[in-house]
Amino acid sequence: MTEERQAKKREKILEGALRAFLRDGYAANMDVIAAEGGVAKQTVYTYFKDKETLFAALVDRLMERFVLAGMTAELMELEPPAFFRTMTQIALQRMDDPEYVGMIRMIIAESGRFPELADMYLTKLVRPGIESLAQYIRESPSLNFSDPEAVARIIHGALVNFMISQEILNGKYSMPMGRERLASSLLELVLFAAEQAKRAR
Amino acid sequence: MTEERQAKKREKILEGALRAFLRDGYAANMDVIAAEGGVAKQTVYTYFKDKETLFAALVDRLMERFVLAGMTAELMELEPPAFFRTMTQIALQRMDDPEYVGMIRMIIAESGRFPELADMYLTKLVRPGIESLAQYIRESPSLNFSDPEAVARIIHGALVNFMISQEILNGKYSMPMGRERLASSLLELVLFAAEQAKRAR
DNA sequence: GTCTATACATGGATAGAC
DNA sequence: GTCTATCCATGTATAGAC
Repeated sequence: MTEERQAKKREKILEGALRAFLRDGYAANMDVIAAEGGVAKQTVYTYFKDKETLFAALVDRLMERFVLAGMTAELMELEPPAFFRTMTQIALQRMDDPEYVGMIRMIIAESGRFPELADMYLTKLVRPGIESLAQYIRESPSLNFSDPEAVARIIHGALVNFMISQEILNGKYSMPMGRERLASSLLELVLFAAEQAKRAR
Repeated sequence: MTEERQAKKREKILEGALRAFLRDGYAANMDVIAAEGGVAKQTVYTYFKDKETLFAALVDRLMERFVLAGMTAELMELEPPAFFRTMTQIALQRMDDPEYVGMIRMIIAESGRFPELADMYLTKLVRPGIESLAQYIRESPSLNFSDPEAVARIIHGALVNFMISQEILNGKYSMPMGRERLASSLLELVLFAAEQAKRAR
């Protein structure tokens, strides 16, 4: 079997694992995982040592997919109103991706069994995002906050928790709120506060 | 056996279940749960139909414990600076309670298997908190935001996600930040923005 | 009503044929 | 290298003794 073909098989297994783990969490059945991928169970074990390895590999790969999808250079060039509107919109769009939402749920759910995945999530996805945001705030003359990193965490936290409440906990049914409302208020909060911080100097 | 004694037994079982579920999540073993509670496994099944029932009863009881610990009437009487400082401090103190943190983790982790628990969490704990906060904002002449409920969600989300990042995902080791910093910036953000909103009228 | 012992299903992992 | 068939540990739930 060629290496290319091996990679294809590995891919099929991961696709099956993705569906099964997203649906059932780590409790997903290995027979089901193999079936979802259209391969024999033994094939799964040829490519992955055990269930833990497969799960970690899958979540790892999921994270890679979302690493670069964030702050681009051109985004950092925008003026504050456009910057925050765009940044917020990008962050909130992730709510529509069941694989992104499911990944977050699995990382939180299995943070006890797989602390290294929680760590990777923070290190590879959260920290760079917060640091870019903090850097933007720091370098914007009009955003005169005393602690840019703390402000960045507040903004990031508000967005992430909105996703968790609405999508993971099904708040979109029991306590719905349009994204525009959250986005608008976040913008109002940040820009108004910045304006006042400037005056207070 | 008296009813009082029955309640005691039930309590012992729930205490064992609490320790086991907090440590191992829903994957916790029923033998271990019984052992942790110092009772025979059969006794567990005398009081609870099955594992699902026990888990739901436990999380339900955990939620009850935290329902009233929030907005008090006297808190609502405070002026904005003192109000937000106190409210934030109360919210952040929950991070020190492993049972609160573990409850949140379990609710998110099992939101697929137990959607009714996620719903109860939102309905009994989150919504009342957000509504009190929104009401306070709405009724404070100096807090002139265009959408109080959205602002309340932002504040709440920032606080909850700070707990998730620091405690559940172990960010207190990999990307630590003192609570005072988050609290101070949140205060700065809200009060400055409110001041500016007033000017903008 | 509680405990010991056990039944029975599930599911992770592997042996052996091809 | 892949598939079928199977092993065996684990774990939920219960039967039966006291």
